Amino acid sequence: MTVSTVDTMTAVPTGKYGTGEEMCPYRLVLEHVTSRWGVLVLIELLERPYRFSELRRAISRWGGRGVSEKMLTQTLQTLERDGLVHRDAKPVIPPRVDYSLTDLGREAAEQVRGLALRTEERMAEVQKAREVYDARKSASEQR
Amino acid sequence: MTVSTVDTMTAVPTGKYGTGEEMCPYRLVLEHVTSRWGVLVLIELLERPYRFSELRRAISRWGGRGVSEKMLTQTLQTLERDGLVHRDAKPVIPPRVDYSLTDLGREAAEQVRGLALRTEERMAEVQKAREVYDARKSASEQR
DNA sequence: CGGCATCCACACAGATACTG
DNA sequence: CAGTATCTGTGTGGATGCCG
Repeated sequence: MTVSTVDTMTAVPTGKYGTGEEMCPYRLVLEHVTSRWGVLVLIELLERPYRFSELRRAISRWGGRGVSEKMLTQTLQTLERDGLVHRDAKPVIPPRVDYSLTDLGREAAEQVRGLALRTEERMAEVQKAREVYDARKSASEQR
Repeated sequence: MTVSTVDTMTAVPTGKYGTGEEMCPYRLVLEHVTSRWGVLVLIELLERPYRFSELRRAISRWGGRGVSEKMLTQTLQTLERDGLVHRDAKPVIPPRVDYSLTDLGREAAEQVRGLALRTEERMAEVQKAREVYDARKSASEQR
């Protein structure tokens, strides 16, 4: 297994880019938690443990195109490495793998869910703000 | 202004990709807030209002390569449109633009900061978990 | 100074095909 | 089922030039 071609699947992503600089370690964790799929994974797992495909379906219910298999794998591996998610692989055929939150993960997930709930509560205000913004903008385009 | 060539700068990004599907609107806002630069912008603005370049420098102190001018512009526009950030452009030469949080933005920012603080507190545990994970992984690679 | 616009490079997300 | 390997779009961001 050569690591020459670093196609995302190969190595668990660090969250920094390219030939990039150093970055304080906790910002990395923050980025894992707040990543597009990390947020949804944490919120779903707060409800109950999930199997891989089950989790994938649950996330697809949030709308949009849902997670690709690859990104879910990657997200779970990253969160597992950070000690937020517990992976329980049962050695049976067909394979069965259950994902759940660790205590650490539960703490993070609760914060994230709080953010999500607050956001949902305030959606009306956001919509209103957008209308104002868009109206103002298209008005200033009349030139 | 033709909208044919949609180079990211042109139109304020919606948060959905490509030819993508519909997505529940509040998930979009959540993605704006939890976006790589959105998180840092909100946290910094919680401290005090900032001017554009000032904010850019403040964010660069988090390590890594910092925000590009383009991404900061884009992030601020998105957050402004969502009604989280207030933009105060003074019509002077040279231009002076101050960014601050709205009440709505402050609420979101406090949640985000909470998440960041918790994460920072738990870093030791995360580091520990990573060591275990990496050790286990390199052990299983001995084949 | 605080943007906007365009070109370019490349890392990353996603689709697809394959394996235990 | 739960991944792994790989290829291809596309978003991200740097560099550059222009404007109010």
